[in-house]
Amino acid sequence: MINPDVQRQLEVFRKNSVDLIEEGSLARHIAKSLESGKPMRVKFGMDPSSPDLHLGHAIPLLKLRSLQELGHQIVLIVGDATAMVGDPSGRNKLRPQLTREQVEENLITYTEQAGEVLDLGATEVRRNSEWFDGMNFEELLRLASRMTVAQMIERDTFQTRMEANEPIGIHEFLYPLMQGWDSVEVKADLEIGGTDQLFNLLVGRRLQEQTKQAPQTCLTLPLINGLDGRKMSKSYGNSVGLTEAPNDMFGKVMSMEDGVMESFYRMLTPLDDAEIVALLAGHPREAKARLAEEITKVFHDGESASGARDAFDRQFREKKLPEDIAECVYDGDWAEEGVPFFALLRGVGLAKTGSDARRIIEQGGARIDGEVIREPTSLVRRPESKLLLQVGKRRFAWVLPR
RNA sequence: GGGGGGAUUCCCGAGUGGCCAAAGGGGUCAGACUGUAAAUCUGAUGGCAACGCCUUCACAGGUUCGAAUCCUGUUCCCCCCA
Repeated sequence: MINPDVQRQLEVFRKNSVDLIEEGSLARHIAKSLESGKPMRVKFGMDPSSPDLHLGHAIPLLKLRSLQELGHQIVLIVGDATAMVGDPSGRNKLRPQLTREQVEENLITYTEQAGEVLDLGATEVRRNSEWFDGMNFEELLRLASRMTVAQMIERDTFQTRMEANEPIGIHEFLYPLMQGWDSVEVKADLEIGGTDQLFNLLVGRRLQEQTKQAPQTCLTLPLINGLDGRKMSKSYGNSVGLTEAPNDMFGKVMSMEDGVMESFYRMLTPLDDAEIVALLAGHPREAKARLAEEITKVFHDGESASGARDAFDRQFREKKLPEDIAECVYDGDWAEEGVPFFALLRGVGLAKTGSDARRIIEQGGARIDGEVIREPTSLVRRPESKLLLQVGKRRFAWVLPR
């Protein structure tokens, strides 16, 4: 007969999970933890290889938060040593190796961003350089001998790359071993990761067994797709950053493809199944606006979420001016007869280059005080008080005379 | 150690002496449309006070009236054999 408290916790662990290896041992872990009052040690590794976290990263973080709320001990591993190797998971290319300095920079912003979701005060944050920096060559060899090449190249990412004649660095074989070794060092009871992490998580299990520890439970969570339905990645430009301002977060969610909504609803909002189904059955625009609001609420608060919604409606449905238009000055000289429009656009940063400015203007994308101007070289005189420049639908600037 | 293939613009990838600022796709930007920063469609996408000029096809030289393309050297990568 299973203890109802265990059952209840198990539900929290299981929600949205893809792989759970394996459930029986997890139940025993939970029961033991409840009995002894000792929290489980839940490990999650972050690889500070890029400085920004996005909504995809938020999924495991939200899971960690709910486990934290159950009283378990979150052990956040900052992979400052592993980052210098580069995780081959889900990659068909050699990752660039980072330097210490780059890693150090990323690390700070990283933990800050994780703190948006997790209670860092109750979290054990460890860097894995703590144990890897002190490892000598003999120990490294011993670690490397814990797996075979056959086991390693079994991985689909390595297979794919070999077939595509893409390079694989020897050091990349070390990555799973290092991540696994982290589990040994922190005596993890459970490790969480995206589905692309399953291999690495299982290596941790293997290493723990080899070193006579109880093997960790491995829990994987779905990788969320980006706004366009492809894998979410900053380099695809389809991600939403965790720390983006409410208006941007709302707007970006509004720009997602309809088909992606459901997974976002399930992974990132607290709404229950019935409610999600009902919303998705309704008007798609309404469903998306609600989703955008819910997500903004999770990472900011209710007030800024509804504020973002109002601002969005005002700007894009009613086509009114947004409330917070940046003010700027033209840093060149206002000649007596005025400056060419394209030079002004570039000067205030609404276009990257003069050519860019000309293109925008020629295509009818630029307005002065609401009026489309199509001639790049038409002269604009220094304004008396201020001038409203607009590029496209959502870039505005007030130009002050200085 | 030997043999073969490769490096092109933000990314992927065509281009093997002039028709090349360089096909196509992705991304991005703009326009039309509306349910919206969606989808779809259209256009643009090296720089420059601009019907012209300047810079770019790994790097450095060379051949040629003319080089992304040919030659020499250098760096990096992939494959096969040992």
